[in-house]
Amino acid sequence: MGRPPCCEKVGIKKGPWTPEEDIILVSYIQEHGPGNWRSVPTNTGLLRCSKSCRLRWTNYLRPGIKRGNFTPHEEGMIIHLQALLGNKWAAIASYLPQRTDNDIKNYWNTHLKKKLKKFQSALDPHMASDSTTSTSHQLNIVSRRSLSEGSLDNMASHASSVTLKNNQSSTYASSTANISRLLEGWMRSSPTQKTLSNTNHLKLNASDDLQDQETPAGNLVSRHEELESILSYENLNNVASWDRSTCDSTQSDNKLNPRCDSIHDDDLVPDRDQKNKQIIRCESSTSAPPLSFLEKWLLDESAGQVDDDQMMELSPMSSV
DNA sequence: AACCCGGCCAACCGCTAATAA
DNA sequence: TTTATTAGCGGTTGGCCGGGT
Repeated sequence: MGRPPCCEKVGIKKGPWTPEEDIILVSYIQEHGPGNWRSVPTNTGLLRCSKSCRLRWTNYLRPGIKRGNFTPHEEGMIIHLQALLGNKWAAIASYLPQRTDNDIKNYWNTHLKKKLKKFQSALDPHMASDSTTSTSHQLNIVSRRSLSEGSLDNMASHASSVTLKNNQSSTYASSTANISRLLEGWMRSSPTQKTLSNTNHLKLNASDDLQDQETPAGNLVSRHEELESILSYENLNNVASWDRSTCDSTQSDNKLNPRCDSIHDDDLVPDRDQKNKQIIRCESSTSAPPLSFLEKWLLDESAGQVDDDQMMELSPMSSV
């Protein structure tokens, strides 16, 4: 027999979370740490299933999550990575640690797809309709330009009539941001975080960046630091372990596995603290593929292109 | 003022792989 | 080894909100 069910199916509340529920959840996690979601509804009295609790935490309450408008650079990163990886939102999100995969997915579906379409038709109607030019190739061209020139809006100037709305859920979003701030002290001092830090694991909960977000300048600095941390993480964890053969055979398809199975838990922590191990496993599932691979792919791709020279000035890796 | 419509996004759904009993 | 459950992921949906008429 397997394990007992995580929660009773009857009496489960659905729909938007209330601030009160958030506080209960955050308080519980503050005390016990994330993980063991099965016990959360029981121990907190929340009428939510464990899955809902986990999603609420990972997508909304987790410290370090940045909400609101995407910067032009983030926009470029998303376009670029989407062209590269496809709809692998978790993989894409691993390059933007402050954004959740859900956030990126929503932003892509609601903003970027339209912008790209508009841009493509403005840039070159022939290219847009040319069936011999793959969509991913087109998007690569577009995304590289976006990265090097700042944003799609700057390029297709007319598309810039599309102004990004302010965060519509700002009232409650700001309150959850405050909840997240409550956790900062804990995140800095918790044993779990120390374990992650000691094992050089990619730290997705960049709680310090909360302060960085206060100013645009701080934003740039935090972007820079995020990517540097990713690079250092990859270096520390032996980039060579990435399965290049898999990657090379599937440049733009869906075999890019963000889970980095080659990094074994046992290499990271002694096999005695099951809780920490579980968290490590959870975090490693969103670790990014080596950037050097992405760079290589981009360089290879550019070899056969006509007017990509100026686009190669900046890439997600070299632009920082 | 009332209604309609479309955009946005948080949350849910359903699937797969991993894991625990 | 088998089976039930969890965790993670991508796709989809439903409700809220703002703008237009």
